[in-house]
Amino acid sequence: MNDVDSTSLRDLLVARVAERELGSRVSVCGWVAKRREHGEHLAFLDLRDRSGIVQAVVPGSLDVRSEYVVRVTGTISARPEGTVNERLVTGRVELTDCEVEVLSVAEAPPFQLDERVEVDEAVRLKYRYLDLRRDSMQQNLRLRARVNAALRAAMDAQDFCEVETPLLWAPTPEGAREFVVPSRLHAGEFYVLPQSPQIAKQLLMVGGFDRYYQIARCLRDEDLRADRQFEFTQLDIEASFVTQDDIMGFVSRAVLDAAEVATGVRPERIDTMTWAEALDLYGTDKPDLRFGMVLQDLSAAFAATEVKAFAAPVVKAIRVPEGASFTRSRLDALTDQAKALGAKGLAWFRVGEDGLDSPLARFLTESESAAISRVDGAVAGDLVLVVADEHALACRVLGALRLALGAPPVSEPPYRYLWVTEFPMFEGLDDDGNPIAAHHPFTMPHPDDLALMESDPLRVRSQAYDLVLNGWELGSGSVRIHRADIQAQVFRSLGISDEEAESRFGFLMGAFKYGAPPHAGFAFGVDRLVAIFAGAETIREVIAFPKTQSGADPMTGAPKEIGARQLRDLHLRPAVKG
RNA sequence: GGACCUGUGGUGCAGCUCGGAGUGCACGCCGCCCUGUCAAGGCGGAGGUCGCGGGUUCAAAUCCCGUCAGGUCCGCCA
Repeated sequence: MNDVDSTSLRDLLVARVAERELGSRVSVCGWVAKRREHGEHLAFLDLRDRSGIVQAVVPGSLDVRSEYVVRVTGTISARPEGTVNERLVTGRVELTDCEVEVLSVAEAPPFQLDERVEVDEAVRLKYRYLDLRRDSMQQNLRLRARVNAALRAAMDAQDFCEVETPLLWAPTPEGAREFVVPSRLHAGEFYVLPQSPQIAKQLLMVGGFDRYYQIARCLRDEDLRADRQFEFTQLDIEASFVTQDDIMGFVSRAVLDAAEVATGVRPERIDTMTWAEALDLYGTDKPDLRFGMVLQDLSAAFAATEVKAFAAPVVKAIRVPEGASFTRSRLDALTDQAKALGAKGLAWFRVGEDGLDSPLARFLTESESAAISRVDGAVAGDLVLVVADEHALACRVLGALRLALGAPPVSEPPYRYLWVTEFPMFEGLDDDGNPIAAHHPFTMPHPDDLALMESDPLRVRSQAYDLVLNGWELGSGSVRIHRADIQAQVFRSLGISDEEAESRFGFLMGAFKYGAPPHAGFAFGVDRLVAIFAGAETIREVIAFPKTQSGADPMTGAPKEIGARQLRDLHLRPAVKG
């Protein structure tokens, strides 16, 4: 017995029973998946462990119920002629002359564990420990473990050093809302849980760890979504004496290795696109490249239009294949959706054999009509949707409609990886007229655009880059500012005073005075990557104990009130619920 | 903060438009029968505040209002 899974109680996992010599007497342990009794002389017991199911034959009645924990000792035997079950890995054999030892009795579970029917997620989460016994959760969490191992191996192979950074950190009021931890020893003062190890890893660069990584838990007190939980896991990396291309190379290696481990196929490439191209062609900074419906620019054709609805800086369109059959109410719903996204309206054109069908069709000139009919190679039976507005708005609205009308489920192959580069440094102006940082304020501007920092900040590109998979943002990174003069210039652009910068980031700026190497980094979400590999539509399917959308845990009841004693220790007074 | 969807024995559904007795289906559960089943089979049985509260009505699972829970999305996530 040299099976790695053998223990004092069991010899092997059930899935390996078929690999052993017939006639061997072995013990296996697990849960009763099913009992089938045939009178007082014969009963079958399907025994489940994490590897699968094996059938045990008992020559008599059997006093066990579903989910009892048992140890079965039996003889590995070939199944009789005609009783082979090809649907089981172990279906050619069975355990005979079994002794069944009950290790633990069990009540009937609140839902069936055989996955023949979908079970409401709230019920699954309340009894997550039972849900975890189900095959899909076993597969998902084991897939996740393999991905983690592949990521570690890839970073180790690239000579990165894993360093753990603190969970109790100082408040840095910027970006995502932080989870706050009251201090017992310092009345009225607080730690926060890190939204990411961002500052810590930059300090590690100053500290001479020129290649750092960590599979790091990050916490953000923001509303939850299918792809967002309060706490999530990132592969966090940072390196010194590197460029953007170096970092993209390190990350690509890790992601491709993980993809190969998870799917069995190494992706051929990761495409690259600038942020401006992404917005222009897909109306988003995280394009889903698995399908077409690319945004077309009709501005030139409508430059001199008489139609008021199209008198705008930009006219853009998408083609919806076979969309001409959409009902009027569906088109109205699309228009409402466009308006909800900020558009003044949505123009639709059914493409027919004899021209366009639309309330607006009769107002168009022949050349305008022709331009719409040609969008994206439109043919009769298609629908063309047109938005005329400011460039960014027109792009974003059509990008959202494109996804709503064409996007497959995120985990549906193929897997299309994409680097998006040259993000803008700033996104719009705040109420005081100061530019708003698109990333954190330590992001290095594009060297070609440094001169624009004062004169035209909104045109400044940054050295920031995102990794996208099937329309989900996997992660982002940037080259960091390591020079005090550039950092001061960025803070000035953002309207952050010297005093403010000192109080928020003083320890980082202080560290940079003592010799900061040029450095850059990246972080990407392991939950999202594994969810896509697992074929799941939400990251909850690859997290052992996730929260609901309202941030609650139906199993533990968290969040909960705490006792008067604990409150006193923490110098807190409970809020009155209202 | 907002929009939309869902809530019916333990589980998954149907019933809701168009109000008329908790009606139905599948799985599970309990009991009995069954010596080759594996989505076992046969017979019998238990199990419900139709999420909760209010309103309309002679009458509400069904219509209306509110509320709670779950989900998807917008805002938010530097």
